[in-house]
Amino acid sequence: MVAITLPDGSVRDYDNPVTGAEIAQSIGPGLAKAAMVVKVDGELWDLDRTIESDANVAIITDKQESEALDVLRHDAAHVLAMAVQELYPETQITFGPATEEGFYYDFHREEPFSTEDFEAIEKRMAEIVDRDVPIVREVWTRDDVANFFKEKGETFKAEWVMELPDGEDITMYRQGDWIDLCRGPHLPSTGRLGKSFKLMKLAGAYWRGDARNPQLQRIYGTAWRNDKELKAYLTRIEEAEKRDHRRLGKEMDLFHIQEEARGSVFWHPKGWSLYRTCEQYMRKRLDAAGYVEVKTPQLVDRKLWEESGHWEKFREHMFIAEVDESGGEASESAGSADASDDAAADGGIRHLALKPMNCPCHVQIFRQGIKSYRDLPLRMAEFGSCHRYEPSGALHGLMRVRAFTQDDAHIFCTEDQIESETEIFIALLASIYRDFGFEEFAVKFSDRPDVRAGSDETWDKAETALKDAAIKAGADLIMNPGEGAFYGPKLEFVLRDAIGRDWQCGTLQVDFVLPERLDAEYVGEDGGKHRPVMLHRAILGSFERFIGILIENFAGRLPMWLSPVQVVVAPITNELDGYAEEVVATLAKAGVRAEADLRNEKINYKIREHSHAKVPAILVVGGREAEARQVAIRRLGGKDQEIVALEEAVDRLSREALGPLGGQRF
RNA sequence: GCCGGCGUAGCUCAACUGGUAGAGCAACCGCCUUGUAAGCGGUAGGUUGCGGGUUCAAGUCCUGCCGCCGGCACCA
Repeated sequence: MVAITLPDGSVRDYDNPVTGAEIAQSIGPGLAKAAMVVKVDGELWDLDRTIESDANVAIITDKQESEALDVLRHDAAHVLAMAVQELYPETQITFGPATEEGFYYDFHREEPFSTEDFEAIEKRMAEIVDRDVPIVREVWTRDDVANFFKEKGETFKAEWVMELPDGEDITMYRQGDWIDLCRGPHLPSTGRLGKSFKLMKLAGAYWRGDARNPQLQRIYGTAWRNDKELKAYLTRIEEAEKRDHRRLGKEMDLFHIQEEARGSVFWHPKGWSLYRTCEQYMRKRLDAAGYVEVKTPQLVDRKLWEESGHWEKFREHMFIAEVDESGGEASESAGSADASDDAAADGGIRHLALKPMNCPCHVQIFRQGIKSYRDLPLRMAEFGSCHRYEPSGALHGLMRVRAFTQDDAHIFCTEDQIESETEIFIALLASIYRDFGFEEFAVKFSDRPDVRAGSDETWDKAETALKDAAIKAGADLIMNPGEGAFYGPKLEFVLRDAIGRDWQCGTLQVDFVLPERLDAEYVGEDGGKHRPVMLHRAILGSFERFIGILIENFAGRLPMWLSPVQVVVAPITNELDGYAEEVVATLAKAGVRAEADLRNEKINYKIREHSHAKVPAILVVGGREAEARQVAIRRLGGKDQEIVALEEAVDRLSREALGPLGGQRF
């Protein structure tokens, strides 16, 4: 007797062990047909797998979107691999999972694939779907699997299976004469995959994610339950491309990057206006939150980086300038250059590094004069310009650059203050994110790695402090076990933009090591010397990345307080130029970034153009408005206009233009 | 850094298998004095990323480099 409990709580008894397919059949033929896999005590199983004992069972159909898509996409990966091996038999298979939006499969093959091969592969995949061959789960021993793949020349698979624990059952999935090592589960047959899939892109990927290993060829695809969903997905991708900050940055004339300064931003007047608004806002918030602002050098002698440990651990990411103090020429190179370790001793050559972070410099300020426990917590902020030699393939618009400015700060405090400082910090961060239009954010918590500095007791204390503070602040923590820095645990604050992409911006990292290395100390209540703890923290992360996210999140339609041009005044005929200029002057006096458009163009044309430029408000002035000293306010994206008296318009728009910069809330 | 793709006017793109590099928008100059998302006409704009090679002839084919795009690795 097997008792099967269904999701509605009803219990069905079966005389013998039973499969998911049989349960579905016993409930109804419609369900049996729709069934994809079955969930047994929370675990997804194949429909043909026998359930031996009592269990909670749910039949999964394509109504259960996330499970259905996972299984479907995993199947798509298998069908892809089968198609590729039928077409290109010299190809080795490796590994191919479902992803958030589709699937991929990594292949090994001497000859590179090309996107031109996609058509043929897709066609073959469709054929395999048409064949509708059963997908069968088989249990093998590890050695059998290894021998099987070895004989076939599938060296990657053979290697992989030997890493699985011995003695456990290993499952192979067979579809027709093609077979793959796989945990499953899968659909009952290839026909169930349907044809709502599409191969998307080709990429290199390292075997087992390690750059020292051979590189494989990864084929990415997407798969959905039906063509409508597939089409919706493709449309969504297109829409996302339209709000790419690199594209909008060009269209809106905000910034550019050129090859003479790879990874560094040329901010144009409008982009710089946005940047400055963010900076002014942050300065105001930090002032109000009890931070002191400092500014530290860009170029710092190698000696300090040796003391801080960066020279050893971070040098390949540092720009190093070499100056010949005997009177020669200066040169500059990336860290991997041949700067030999004893170069400091080399005649008049001195090595200076462009700072990749601000912390060592802040410790230098901390060390000036004697600090008392009464000075703690000391919150030292800097809009710190940093340079890092990022790998060329990592550069990405504003999101990943080589020269950037952090809204950085270091909080020097005692161990006992970590928790309260963390709480205060999270509250500040949440409030700032809200002002920028981000209501929700994720918090990741990374605890002790295997290799670390500091005692377990200290780690216990710091981890508990961070976690408790974050939970008190109402955050749902995503755990990243073992991912902390060697010098302390950390919190990462991740923003999700409107397209659903995640970006790490804020961070808070506890550091027990740097104060020690750079000999920071304070005099405690007991009159003795103590080490402070440092909290490295940033809210926006870098202005560059954050602005990139802002642009994408708002699709360029920035809220008025952030807009470079907040209001355009457009007269209908040149006769009204005088009044338009008066309106602009009045707005400017009230602190609004306003411009007049006095070109000899029709009002239609002007509205179209400034709407494309994403100006949040256009004030149309014609003879009627001028006479009554009014303006017609036309909002970006709106169809209607609102006619109001000039003073009222100025009052309302200036309030809006200041946004959170004008509030009394801090 | 690695794999693949791409590089034509300021922008978006065209130029069949090698045969004189073209359009729209933007810009500039005129005309039009305009009422809520493109008025009309004209002018100018290029060493086809850079360098080699094949050819009677190269944007197109081969090759080296640079950059960009996608992904991987990296993101202390």
